[in-house]
Order: sequence, then C-alpha cells, then structure tokens
Amino acid sequence: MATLNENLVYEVLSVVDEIPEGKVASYGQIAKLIGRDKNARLVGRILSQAEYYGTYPCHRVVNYAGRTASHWAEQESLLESEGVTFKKRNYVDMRKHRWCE
DNA sequence: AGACTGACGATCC
DNA sequence: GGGATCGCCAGTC
Repeated sequence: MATLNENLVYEVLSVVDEIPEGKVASYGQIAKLIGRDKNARLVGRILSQAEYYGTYPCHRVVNYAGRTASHWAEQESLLESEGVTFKKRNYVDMRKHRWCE
C-alpha cells in the first residue's frame, strides 16, 4: 500500500469532511488549505485510500477544471444526488458549485 | 540513489 | 471550458 504520512492524511480528510453538500472543491484548493499548494496530486492519492482511514465525502473533490476523477465512474451520479449539476458529462459546473470558504 | 508514475495545476493556444 | 505541455511532490519499483 501507499503508506502515506498519517499526519498529512488527517489534514486532508479533515478539510474534505468540511465540504458542504452540493459543493465541490479542487485538489489544489485542499492542498493549499493544508499548506501544500504544490501537492495536489498527494490529495488525490490520499483520497484514493480515504476508505482505509474512514468514511469521507471524497466524491465532492474534483480537479481544477471541474472534471470528476478520471478513473471513478460513479462519482458523477453521487454528486448529482446532492444537487450538483454538470455542464457536460464528467464536468461539474464549477461556476456554481465551487466551494469557497 | 535513480527513474517512472500519478483521483493534479498553471499557462499557452 | 478544452486540448497540449511542462512543472511539482511523494510514493513505488
């Protein structure tokens, strides 16, 4: 397995858990919140293992363009269930749903 | 230690 | 926003 720094994992999951329903945050945004704006990829890696650390709304995290996880099929439907709309297939309408603190 | 990879970002077009 | 390209950092081989 990935054996990520648990300290980093908890910081990320803590932020993800604060994302309100119907909103989405980008990996970079989360990365910046934990003080690692260049480590967006780490956020994604952590989310891929989030289940191992607990249950979090990792489906509310998309990339900067509003695109859903490249390898994740059901994320789209999960977001729609919360009221998130899509501009196009797999593309969230960031303009309306981007999570701003 | 070195090279490759990735649930990404920013810039350019 | 969308495709192409380069850059970042940590993890994996």
